Amino acid sequence: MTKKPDLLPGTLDMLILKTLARAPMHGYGIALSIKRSSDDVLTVEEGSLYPALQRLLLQGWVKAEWKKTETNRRARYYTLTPLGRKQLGIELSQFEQMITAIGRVLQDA
Amino acid sequence: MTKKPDLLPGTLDMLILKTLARAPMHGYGIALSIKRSSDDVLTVEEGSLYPALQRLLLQGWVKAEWKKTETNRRARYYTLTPLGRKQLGIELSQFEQMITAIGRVLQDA
DNA sequence: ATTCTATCCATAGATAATCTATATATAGAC
DNA sequence: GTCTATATATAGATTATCTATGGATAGAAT
Repeated sequence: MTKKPDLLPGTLDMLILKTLARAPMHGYGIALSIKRSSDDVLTVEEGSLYPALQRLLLQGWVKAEWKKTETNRRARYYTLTPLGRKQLGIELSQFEQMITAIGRVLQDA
Repeated sequence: MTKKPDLLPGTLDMLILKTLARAPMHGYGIALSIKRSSDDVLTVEEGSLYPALQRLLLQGWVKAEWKKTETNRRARYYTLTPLGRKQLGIELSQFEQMITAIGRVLQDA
């Protein structure tokens, strides 16, 4: 029984960056946003999400600050940096290239 | 410097199965075929290829037999089994679903 | 003859991404 | 006062892929 994957490996950073490109957001919100906008197909597990955010911080692609949510809870808000925006562009174009290439392999007679 | 990946993780089995769905082939031939039909975008390294083929054998998705190539060299030819054909269908539909979902996340205003 | 290139297989070990499981904490609803 | 959803985080396991080897041989080129 091949288990259905939660997401395509290698695409998480891109999805997070893209989500933050729309608006700064806290981790939990990012996960919810991706889940909802993908119609529940993509699920970002906590054990994937937070390490990924640490990676992005380390790379300088996002910055973080603690704030209160609208509902008065403490949360860490992430914002895309200029470098992160650039990186998003790179990842988007690489992804598109990959998908196109895979498409060619799959359709090929 | 983010290194350009050779392929999208999680898609190799699908690519191999699809390649074998067209014709039985030996490992080296599979790698060449994927590389060529993807216009050199996808490269299957030997260290990924042969372990992958072992996995597929173990799952019963392919079977193997030693033969001579047209150029008189010994090679191990892989053939898709009925189970492998079924698996290919599963992976294709999951992949398509994933790509669609990612597309929604990426285009979303 | 011999050296080079392409063909062919395979494994060991490193690296990296993701998942499972767990821990902690609190706001607000019931 | 208990439950649910919100919120962050890490440890450890699992798995996929890559890098780096090692071996073997056919046929072409020198």
